[in-house]
Amino acid sequence: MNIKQLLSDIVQKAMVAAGLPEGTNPAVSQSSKPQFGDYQANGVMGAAKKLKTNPRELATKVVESLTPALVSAGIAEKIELAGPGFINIHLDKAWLANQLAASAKDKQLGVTQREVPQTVVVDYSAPNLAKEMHVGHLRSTIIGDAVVRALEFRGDKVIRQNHMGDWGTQFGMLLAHLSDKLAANEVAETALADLENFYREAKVRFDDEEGFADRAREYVVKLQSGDAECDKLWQQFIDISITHSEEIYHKLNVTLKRSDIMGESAYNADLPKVIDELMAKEIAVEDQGAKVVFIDEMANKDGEPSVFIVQKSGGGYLYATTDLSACRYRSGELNADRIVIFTDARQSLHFKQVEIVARKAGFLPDNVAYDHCPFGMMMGDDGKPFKTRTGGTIKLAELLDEAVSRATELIKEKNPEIDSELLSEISRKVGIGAVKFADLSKNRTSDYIFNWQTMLSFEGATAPYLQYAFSRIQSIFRKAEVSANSISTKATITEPQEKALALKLLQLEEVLDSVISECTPNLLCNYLYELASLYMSFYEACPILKDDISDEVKTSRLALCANVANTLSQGLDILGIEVMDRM
RNA sequence: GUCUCUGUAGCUCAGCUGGAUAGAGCAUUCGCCUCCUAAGCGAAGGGUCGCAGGUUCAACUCCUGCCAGAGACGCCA
Repeated sequence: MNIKQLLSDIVQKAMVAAGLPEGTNPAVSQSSKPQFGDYQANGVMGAAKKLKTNPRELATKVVESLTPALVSAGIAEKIELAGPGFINIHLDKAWLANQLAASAKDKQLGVTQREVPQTVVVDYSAPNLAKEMHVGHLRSTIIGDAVVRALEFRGDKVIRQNHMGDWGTQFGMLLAHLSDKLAANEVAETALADLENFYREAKVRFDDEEGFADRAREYVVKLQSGDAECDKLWQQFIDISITHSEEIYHKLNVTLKRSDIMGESAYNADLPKVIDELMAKEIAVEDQGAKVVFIDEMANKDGEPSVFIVQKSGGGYLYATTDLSACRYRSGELNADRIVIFTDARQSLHFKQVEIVARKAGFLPDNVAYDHCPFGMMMGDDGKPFKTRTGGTIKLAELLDEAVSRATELIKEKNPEIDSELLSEISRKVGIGAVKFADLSKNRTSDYIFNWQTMLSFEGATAPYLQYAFSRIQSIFRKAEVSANSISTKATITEPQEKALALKLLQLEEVLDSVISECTPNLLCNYLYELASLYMSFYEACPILKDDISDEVKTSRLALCANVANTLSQGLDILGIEVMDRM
C-alpha cells in the first residue's frame, strides 16, 4: 500500500481531465499541517504557470473531477481547495481502517513486493584487517546493513560485498613482526589477540629498529609475488583478524557473513588485465612513468583534466585499479543492476573518477547504476578527526561493551528485582540498539562529533523509546490475555489519535522506498519514532483495558496495537535493532 | 590554487521533486503516576534557516557572489 502513489495517479488523471497535458506532476505529498488534510496536491500551481492560466480556476476544475474519484469512491472524506491552488485531501476513516485491515493480514505488512526484482550489490563495512575495528567503521557497517535489509524486505536480490582491506604495504610490516613472534614460539591467536597493540608494536619496530623496515619491504615483495611461506603467514593473520570482525558483527547484529567477504586481495589477478585493457583502449596513458587516465569530463575551469593514477611508476597497483576491477566483477560476474558503496566522504572524488573511467572502459554498462553513498567522518569532542595512526581511537568493541554496561545499570535501577538472564538480554538489546539508532538516525553527509552521551542516551528520540513502545504493547496483550496474532478484528477509527496512527501505519512503504532509493535509513528512524510517538499519545488518550471500555472498542484498539507492534518490530528489524516483550 | 561537502533554536539534528505560520530530541520552566510499564504524556519559552543579491504567485530548498568549517586533488586506502 502506497497512499502517495495511489493519490498521485488519481490526481494526475483528474489533471488530464481538466485539460492539462499527460504526465503533469501532481506533486502529491503528505500535508505539512493537520488542517491541510492528510495529503496535499500542489501540482496545479506549477502547471497553471506554464499554461499562463489562473491557478485557482484550474484547481477548481481539477477538484471537480477529483471529487468523484476520491470522495464518491470512499477514499477521501473531503477535498478542499485552499490558497492559490492547494488541493487538500482528507482521507476517509473507514477507508483507512479497511486498508489497515488488509495490511494486517499480510506478512509483509502491506508493503508490496517489487514487481521486477533488481540485483543490487552492496559494498559496506570494509574494515582494514591490519587493525581492529574502531568507531569510524560503525557508519558504513550499520547504514549498509540497514539498506541491505530494506532492499531485501522490498524484494530485491542483494549481494553483500565486504571489501575488506586485506592487502597493501602495511602487511609487510605486520607479517615480519608475526614471523618473529612465531619464531619465538608464540601462538598466532595469542599474538594477535590484541590487533591494535600488535600493529603498534610493529610500527614501533618499523620506525626505530635497525633493519626491520627492510625486512618489512621484503615481505611485501614476497607477498605480492605469491611466496608460499609468506602467503601462509598472511592467511593466518587474515583469518584471525576476520574473526575479530565477525565478533563485532555478531555483537552489532549485522548480517555480514564470512562468505560476503570479497577483499582487496581477491582482485589481484585481474589487475594487470585492467591496466592492459585501459592501455589498449587508449583510455590510460603513460605519464611520468606511471599509468594514468586524464579525465576531461572533470576538468577545471582552465581545462586541465582531472588525473587518475591506475598504476604506479614502479608497477604497483592502487586502490583505483582494484575498484575498477570490482566494477567489472560486480556488473559482469555478479550481474548487478545497481552497485551501492558506503564509504566516508573523503573518497567521493575517487569514486566519481572510478565511475567515469569504468564506464568509458566498458567495465560498467550504462544500465548499471553506480551509487557511492558518502557519509561524514567521526570527529572527536575537539572537532578534530580521529586519526587512525596516532592511537587514541575508540575501539568499536569497547564502545559496544560500554553501551551494554550502561544499559545494565539503568535497568537495574528501574527494576531491581529483575533476574540476571533477562537483565543481560535486555541490556544487550537496549545498549546496542541505542548506539545503532544514534548513528542511523542521522543522515547528514557532514562530519559529526562522537559523543558518549549522545551515543548512549536512553531518553527521547532513541532506540529504547521505540523498544519501550513495543514492550508497552506486549504488556497490554499479556494483561488482556490474548495474543497479538490472534486479533482478526478490523479496527474502527474514531478518535483523532487513532486516525493519525492508522495513517502513519499505512505510510511504511512510502518510507521504505525513499530509504532504498536514497540510501537513507534515517528516514526509517524518523518514521518509527513518529509512529512510536503517535502510539504514546494514543496510549494516553485512548484507554484499552479500562473498566468502562466496551468490548467492541477494546478489540478495535487491540487491533491497532497489534498493527503498531508488528510495524515497530519489523521496522526496527530492518535497522538491525531488536525488540523485547518487557523492559 | 582548483574542486566537493557542510553552515537551521543554547546543544544534537529533521525538513521529501520549490509550497501555506521552519519542526523534533536534549537542556530550561510548568502540569500529569489511588498503576492498560513515568525509559512516558501534556504545555511554555527559545529562530535574521552563515551573509548579500537574483529567479517567481511562492525560496531553508534553485542560481550567482562572498564569509566560515571540513575534506579531496600524480604514485596511501
